[in-house]
Amino acid sequence: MTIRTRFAPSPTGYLHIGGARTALFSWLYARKHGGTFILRIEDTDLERSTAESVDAILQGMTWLGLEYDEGPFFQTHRFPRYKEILDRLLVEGKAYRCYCTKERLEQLRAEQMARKEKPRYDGRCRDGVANPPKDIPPVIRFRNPQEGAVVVDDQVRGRVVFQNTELDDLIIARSDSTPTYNFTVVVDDMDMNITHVIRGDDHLNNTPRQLNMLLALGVPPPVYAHVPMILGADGARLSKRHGAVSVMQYRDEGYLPEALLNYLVRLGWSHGDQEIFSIDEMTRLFDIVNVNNSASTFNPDKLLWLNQHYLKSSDPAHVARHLSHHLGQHQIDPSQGPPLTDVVISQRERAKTLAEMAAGSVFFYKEPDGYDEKDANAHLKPAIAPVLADLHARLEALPLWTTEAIHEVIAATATAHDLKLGKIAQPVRVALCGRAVSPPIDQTLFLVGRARALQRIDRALLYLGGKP
RNA sequence: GCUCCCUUCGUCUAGCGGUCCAGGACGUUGCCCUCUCAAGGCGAAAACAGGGGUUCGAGUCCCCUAGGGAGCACCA
Repeated sequence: MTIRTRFAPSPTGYLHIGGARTALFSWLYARKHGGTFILRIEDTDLERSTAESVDAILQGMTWLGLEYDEGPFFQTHRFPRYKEILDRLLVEGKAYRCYCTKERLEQLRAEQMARKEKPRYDGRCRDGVANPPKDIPPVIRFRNPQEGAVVVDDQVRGRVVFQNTELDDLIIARSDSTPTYNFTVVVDDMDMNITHVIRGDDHLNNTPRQLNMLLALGVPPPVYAHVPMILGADGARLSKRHGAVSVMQYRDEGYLPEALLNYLVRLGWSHGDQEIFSIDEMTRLFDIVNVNNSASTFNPDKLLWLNQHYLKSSDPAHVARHLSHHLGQHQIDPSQGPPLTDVVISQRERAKTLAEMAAGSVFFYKEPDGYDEKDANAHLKPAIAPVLADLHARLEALPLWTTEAIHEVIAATATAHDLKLGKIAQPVRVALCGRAVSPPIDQTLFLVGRARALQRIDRALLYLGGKP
């Protein structure tokens, strides 16, 4: 049997962290077993589904590299098929038409709540309606068994038993004849031969209903695995309130997809004490049985740490490609300056995100607009002018513009003026970068380039000359 | 309210009856290194929700309580 898993988001928003992890687990499980990963768009809610959301989800999947083997399938394209099954269920007496009005249903619910009962349909139309009202378009309800129990042998939860008396006859087709979620899921999982349903914990309560429908349809159920939810820092379910929840927002903030993936895979799943997993490793090592069963809280700091880890350890050329995009955000053309891979190497251990790296690298390509006031006051004092002038001359005279040669020149200048290295590096930094933070000063000078460096030192001298 | 699920350091987790006075990671913190910022190295503080059982022995099994989450839609 070949494994077939699916990710089935509803297009009512972007791809968020929770959905991305569910997709990752399903993808990983299929990949690990050489199976098939299917993308299905559950868009039966015509009111809330949008084409923009579909695009956003697809874009998120692509950025993460979670490529699907089949799909995307759209449920709205499968209405004839659902109709077919609906009719079959009706004919077989496994479903029935219900003429109860929304008003009556609401009232029923209110009464049950008042009596502290679980709100549910009372089955008024279950045994047939003598005179079906012509003016009320009926909904179709599934005739759920009234006795016995449904057993869910969940791969992460273990055995969960639901009494059928707790379930009611759910609506499987609305009065406008469109099918509803619990029903379309069942038909699709059946038609698409899904073998493993890996989905959020919030669906555990839907599972017995789906199992009953599968039973009525006479097909063997898939294996279920309900993964725990991801909570926000306040313990509540992750939502827009918690900041960056859209996967694409992480791209914009300068995260590498492999870092996000690594972070997500460790949320709820573990392999001993290992923290770092390449895509290959996670597909090889992942297993649903190692998924734990308690909800986890999203921890931005750890994601940041992982991101820097990948920034530091990935191929600089790979990081450079991503950095290029972020430099573009600063109207920088990376071809007009030092090679991007060199910039990456000099900056990667002092940036946690690509956005940060880009912001800290602008000076390589563009003269700073001005000096940071605090840094200039601290380091660009008149007394340093002669030192800068001397350094300028020595750098200009340097036969070879290399990091090593530059380093020696700075050291020699410092010695000549009886200064510690830092006393000269900081002013030069401010002159070159506009502020007192940059990679090692010799590297910084080297990467900025001789012409630009001398020009910026001149400007600093001018600035100092203007000071009393 | 009812039903279902969950509960180890602040956070992510290891632990699958003895090897646990509970291990790793992020974060916090001390020291070292150092031209800035970092990165790095070596340390430190920090948890089995509470209560009953079962057992020679429980973080590990069972029950109860408390807390948290989810579901109970003509949403998915």
